[in-house]
Amino acid sequence: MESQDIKKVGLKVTLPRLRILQLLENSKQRHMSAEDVYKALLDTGKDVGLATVYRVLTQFETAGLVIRHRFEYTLSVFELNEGRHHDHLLCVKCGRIIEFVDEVIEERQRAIAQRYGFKITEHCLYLYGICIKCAETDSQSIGNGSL
Amino acid sequence: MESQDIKKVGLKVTLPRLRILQLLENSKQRHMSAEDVYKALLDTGKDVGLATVYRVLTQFETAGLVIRHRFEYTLSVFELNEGRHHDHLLCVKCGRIIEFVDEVIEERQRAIAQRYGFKITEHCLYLYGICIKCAETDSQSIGNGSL
DNA sequence: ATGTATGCAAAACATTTGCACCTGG
DNA sequence: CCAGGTGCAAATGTTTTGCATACAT
Repeated sequence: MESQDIKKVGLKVTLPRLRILQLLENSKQRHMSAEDVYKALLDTGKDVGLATVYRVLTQFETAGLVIRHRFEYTLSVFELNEGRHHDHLLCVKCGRIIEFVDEVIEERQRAIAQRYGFKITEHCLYLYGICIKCAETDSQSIGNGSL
Repeated sequence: MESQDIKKVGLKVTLPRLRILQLLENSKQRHMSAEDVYKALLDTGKDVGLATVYRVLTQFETAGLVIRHRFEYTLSVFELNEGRHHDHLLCVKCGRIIEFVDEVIEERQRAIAQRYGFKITEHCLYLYGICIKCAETDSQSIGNGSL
């Protein structure tokens, strides 16, 4: 019962929340954008506001009920192309960016693509986390939060 | 000489292009957003339009002079959280999404994070490419597009 | 009842585009 | 000179926010 899931995470059981969760559970489409959800609800005669869809999905994400993927983007950053591919580690606190290359990962990616018959055109691997510097600074103020 | 690079890729050597390329080469900041570039130029008294910065950076990207990274995003898609982490293969032609998990990659990510002293909070690995179906369809010409 | 949620319209943002003017070769 | 490039302002597309109204507990 979906209403239990909603209650469990501390949210009021409202019609929009119930409908959105049910839709996600019953849709054959596993990945839906906010717009997809919005249209699907309207199509079934369930009136809802797009802003509500965004709010509810974000709350569900915070609550761990859904996962948000970001397959398309806006803010881009540019760097000079110096001819060597690399991936990135990004500090979510201070914005520090570290570049790395790992041949094992590159190799596995090729293997996975082959297994599924994909011809890779590009890939992106971003590891988000907290860098040493920020971890140090953090621990002296906010208690400790090791992990 | 930057003007040579610009000429080499078939673009006219104009003031904005020259300045943007020089900035990217001389900036201590390796990764800059379009806004960063725009502001940096204005700060040094070089007038330029933001639209031009976008156009030039996109041209440079097409020409292979710069690499564009997309660390932040807009269009999000949501899926139910069923508790098991996975990464994604995405077909850029038909939008097909395949989920996969590779323990070797997961392990390497942990190793890399540790090497740099990062505490990973999340990561995203998206492999973009062309799936078998689209590859087949493609090779027999341009006009038929099943699916 | 009352604190939350909702819906709408408007704002926010990064980015793109239309168009008249300017400029490099 | 003239195709191509630029700057501005307006448009775009996604997401967020302010606010008055409606609803769950």
